[in-house]
Amino acid sequence: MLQLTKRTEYGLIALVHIAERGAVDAGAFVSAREICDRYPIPRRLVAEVLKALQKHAIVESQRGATGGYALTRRPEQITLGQVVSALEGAPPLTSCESPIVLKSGGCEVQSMCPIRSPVNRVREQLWGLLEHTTLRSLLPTRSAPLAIGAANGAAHANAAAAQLD
Amino acid sequence: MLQLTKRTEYGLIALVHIAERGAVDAGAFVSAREICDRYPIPRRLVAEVLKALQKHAIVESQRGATGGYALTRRPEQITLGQVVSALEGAPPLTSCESPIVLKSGGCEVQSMCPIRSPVNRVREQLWGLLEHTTLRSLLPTRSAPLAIGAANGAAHANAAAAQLD
DNA sequence: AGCAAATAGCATCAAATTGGTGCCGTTTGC
DNA sequence: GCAAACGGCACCAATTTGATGCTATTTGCT
Repeated sequence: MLQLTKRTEYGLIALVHIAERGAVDAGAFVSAREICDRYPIPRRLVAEVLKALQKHAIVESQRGATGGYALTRRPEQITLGQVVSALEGAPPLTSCESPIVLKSGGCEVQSMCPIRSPVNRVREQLWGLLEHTTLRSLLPTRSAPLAIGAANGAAHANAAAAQLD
Repeated sequence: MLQLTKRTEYGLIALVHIAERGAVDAGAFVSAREICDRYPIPRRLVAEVLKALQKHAIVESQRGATGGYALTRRPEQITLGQVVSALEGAPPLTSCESPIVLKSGGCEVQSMCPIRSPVNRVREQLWGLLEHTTLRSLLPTRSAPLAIGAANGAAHANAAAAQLD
């Protein structure tokens, strides 16, 4: 289904929460417990998601009693694409590009597949939209407008957003 | 996963094929057999997909010996959104909007969910991209450029494409 | 009339993905 | 040294998805 997984949802909730806490308490580490205390999310899941985000250098973690998670960079430098990629893997959108198919000799339809390259362009468009939508634009307050205009237009929108800091 | 299903892929392959055949042979009905003879797609699947497309009035079918399928309207009037919607159902992207959750009282996180409305905007952006990408732009020859610029810009791109015929 | 081709509708099944959970080890502040 | 919190691993249940079989009905052609 063309749908974000719960993992991604939870990840976004966590990231937004961490970003908000970080805005007031710079340098503070937010614990997974704090997040799942505030939102009805299984603690185990939050931990799993945050672990994945940490491995992809989107958040950094601090162990120990006062430990927790913090963003490795500013919200405007974290894109939805990075988050989705970390939590769901690269988005092959069409199975032509999926690792499984590729390692088994590639898509058999490939040579004559009439939709391969066009759908790939669609995939890149969709992906571009995610890549150019930043975590900052998901924050409730002082939120930047969404990267409207997708792939092409987003280049400017994003560049502009990046210059905000 | 943020990925089109095989059903959708098969559907697009079939639609592109039918569109191409229709371009030369106006009014001809393309059989499912012809499609799965040309592409390594299980015949049963093609039939199932085409049946779904027929129920959503994207293709019309003709039974009997020389029967088959034909587009109900021109390629530039068939959008990726319509195809995906017919084959995968409406795209809730976030579970907040899924029918299951809604009928069971709605998303519990809803009232305090920090990502609900922003992610919904993203969902609409993604969906808008699909809605404004036509089957014509997937055709290999005389292909119109993809609806670049998504939601906002696509309004013009699509209007322009519609005027092609 | 009868045969062959093709869609329509049904149900079923196996595999993959996903959401969710438990347990235990390690680190760190108090 | 104790409690809090992350890190890692394996596991399970539910849903979705890909795929298949069988039969009935329609229609063109001989």
